[in-house]
Amino acid sequence: MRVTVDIVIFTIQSGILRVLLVKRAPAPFQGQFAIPGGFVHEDEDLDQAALRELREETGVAEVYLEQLYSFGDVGRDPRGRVITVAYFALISADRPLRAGTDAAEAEWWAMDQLPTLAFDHARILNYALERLRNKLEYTTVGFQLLPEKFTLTELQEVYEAILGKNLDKRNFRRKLSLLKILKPLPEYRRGGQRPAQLYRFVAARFEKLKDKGILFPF
Amino acid sequence: MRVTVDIVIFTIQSGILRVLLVKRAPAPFQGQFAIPGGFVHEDEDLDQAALRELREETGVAEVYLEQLYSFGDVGRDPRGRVITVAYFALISADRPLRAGTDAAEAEWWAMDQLPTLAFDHARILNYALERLRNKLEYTTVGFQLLPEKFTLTELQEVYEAILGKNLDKRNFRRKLSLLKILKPLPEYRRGGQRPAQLYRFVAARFEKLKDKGILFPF
DNA sequence: AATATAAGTGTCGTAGAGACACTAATGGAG
DNA sequence: CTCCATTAGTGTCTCTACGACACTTATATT
Repeated sequence: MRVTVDIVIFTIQSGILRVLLVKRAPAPFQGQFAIPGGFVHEDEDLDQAALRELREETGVAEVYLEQLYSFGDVGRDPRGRVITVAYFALISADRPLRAGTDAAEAEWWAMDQLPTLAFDHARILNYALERLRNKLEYTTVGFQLLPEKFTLTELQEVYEAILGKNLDKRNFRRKLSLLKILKPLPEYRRGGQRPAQLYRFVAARFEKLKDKGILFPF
Repeated sequence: MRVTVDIVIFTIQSGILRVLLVKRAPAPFQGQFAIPGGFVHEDEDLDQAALRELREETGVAEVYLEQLYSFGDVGRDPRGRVITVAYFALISADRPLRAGTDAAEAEWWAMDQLPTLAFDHARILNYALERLRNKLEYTTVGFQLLPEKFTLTELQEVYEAILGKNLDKRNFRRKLSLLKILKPLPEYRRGGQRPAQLYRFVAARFEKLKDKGILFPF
């Protein structure tokens, strides 16, 4: 019985939620697109395997990575019995991918324009999106998709892209200011029209709120 | 690489949250207590394997069963590389266990008086409890721990046992009556002091609430 | 200088949540 | 039969959080 890790890697580019897919060279499902992944080695933990695959595919470490669910139906891999432990990862848009060994054919796909996927990967992807949407509402994973410094509008766009709906600007900002988890920086993003203040996420403040049972926005 | 399923089976007896543990006959961890589980067969899905183990240990089918998390650290089983897909199950107190093949040594343990556990099972159990507490707040899993007909006080005791804190009777009942997911029956539980009205959970009504984004209590 | 664009800000009405105390129905003891 | 102990059952007030909603401000462009 073999075990793989598959990783759903999300990012947001131009306000659109995207996922990294690789084109399969080997059979089965040759030429089709799949979530990046690979077999777990004998001498590595599951999380280590997921991190390794992530590095191999994107050249990026230090990203948000979380185990999603294990899929092990008998017929899910035509080569034989393969159980996969699925992970999902979030990468901020400012980190360019370094082309890795396997990454030659890796591409970002908009979540609403996906190709046909190999194996049961469509199911895994749906599950990952559902989880991401839920997590957005009671955790701060949203910040993982942004660079360290960001504007409030950029943050709102992240939420809108993932939840698939528009949010009210004033209500969004009120909630954030109530939570007091953002530190305003003495810097502004220029280049558009009116300059926008930059903020930084202060994780320590969020931990305190969690202990009190206070939930995150939206 | 071998794969097992381990199942954290919860129940509530006399207002106390309990978990089913088995005494290990074989090495390793001989004589210690463990969560029931076993190897996944080549020809069965993960969920099927969990159901089978559940039946073997308790003689009970048709219970709430949900995949929890996969644990696969390199050193977690001294016999070699074993990855386990953990599940958690909820059994209502009125279902007596049928002694199964492996169940000779199976016993219920109060969550706050656990013995030392084999493998990484303490970690799995902690994780299961955390999940159960969270699920209680936005789903109706609580009803899975009660017989079909129950009183409001019994329901409240389930919540209190799992959350580990007391709840206000009037607030508890107000919320339930607002949700309209309970059907009062023309029957009363006698034997204590004042007879208590019996209720039945109507799952169909809850589904409608979910679609509207209305969350469950407490 | 005029205009277009994105940033930034406050109020009101409503709904849900927590805190809180007494009455009602029964069983058991004397 | 009466009294008492025990558990079931019920309503109000206050406060906080949320959704709906429109105008002013700062800059870049022409």
